[in-house]
Amino acid sequence: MTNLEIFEFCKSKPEKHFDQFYFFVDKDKNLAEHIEKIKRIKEKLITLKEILKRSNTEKLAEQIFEDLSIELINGGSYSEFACFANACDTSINKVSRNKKLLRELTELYLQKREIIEIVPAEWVQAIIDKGASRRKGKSGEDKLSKILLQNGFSGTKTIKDFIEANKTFADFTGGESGDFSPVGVYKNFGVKFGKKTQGKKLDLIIKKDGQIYFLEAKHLKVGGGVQDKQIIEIINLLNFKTGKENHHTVSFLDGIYSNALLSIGVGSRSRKLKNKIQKQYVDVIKSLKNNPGNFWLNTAGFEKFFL
DNA sequence: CATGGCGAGAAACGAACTAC
DNA sequence: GTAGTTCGTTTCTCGCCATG
Repeated sequence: MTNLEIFEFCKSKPEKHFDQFYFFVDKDKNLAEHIEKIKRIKEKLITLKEILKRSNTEKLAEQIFEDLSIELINGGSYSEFACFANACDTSINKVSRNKKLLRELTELYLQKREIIEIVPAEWVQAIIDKGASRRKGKSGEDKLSKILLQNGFSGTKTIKDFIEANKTFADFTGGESGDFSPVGVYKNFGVKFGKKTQGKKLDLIIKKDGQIYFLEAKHLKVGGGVQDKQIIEIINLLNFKTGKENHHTVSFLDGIYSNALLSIGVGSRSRKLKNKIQKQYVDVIKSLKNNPGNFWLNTAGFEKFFL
């Protein structure tokens, strides 16, 4: 199959809306600890509310701010107070280590918000759930690794094993050492990724039938902001010249934004391309035509191509 | 060898902007 | 004025590396 044919195949097999690989539905294991911590934070804030009204309490106040600071530094981000920091154009991380800023934020908080002592577990879990997207960092790579492992690929850690195996894959690693670090990849395969991206590494190196695929996986639900740059990044990967017949790059995109991009289609020739996603689509097609050795895949395409 | 600190990488949402 | 599009931002998690 050519890269354009597999691209067409991907268009016919969109992503499912619910993809279990990106679910985080279990309750937080440390929920009870979070609740205790939030209670302690609230106690401190309530105390401060009282003593700041009085005079000659500066020493005591200072001590309590110190205690509050320590509580906040070690994971106080699920408290209402931390949420309030976001409302004040900052984050609790930036404020918790700075006495002056912490005091300013606290005074504002006491003035603008009420403090109630109860900490319902469901509320804390809700704040955690709201931030579930931040946990998906490695999910994409894990998903593909799992699919490969379940279908006869071995996972290798060293270049020696990688060379000996027929169907295998390895994770890109960071740092300077390691067979699959940026330096190692350059040494072992003669390709240098991340020249224009401050040494950013890819996700997986897959080997099948003597062909080697350098893959970057992205998971997107919506476009905009950073995501647009992510798309640029994986389109650039399609245009990467590996310099060898059997070396390919693969841009993998899943999540429902993948469907949005694939469903654009090439409209009539006269129609002007108005928005970003249409332009992204056209850029992908153009890049595939110019680089027949490189591939764009979604989940179904990945399975079709590698299994 | 174990532990802690630090930087890189990941995605979602809401506000600002633009075009009609 | 409204609908649609683009831009800007936040913080967690993981792995590397230094330190004890």
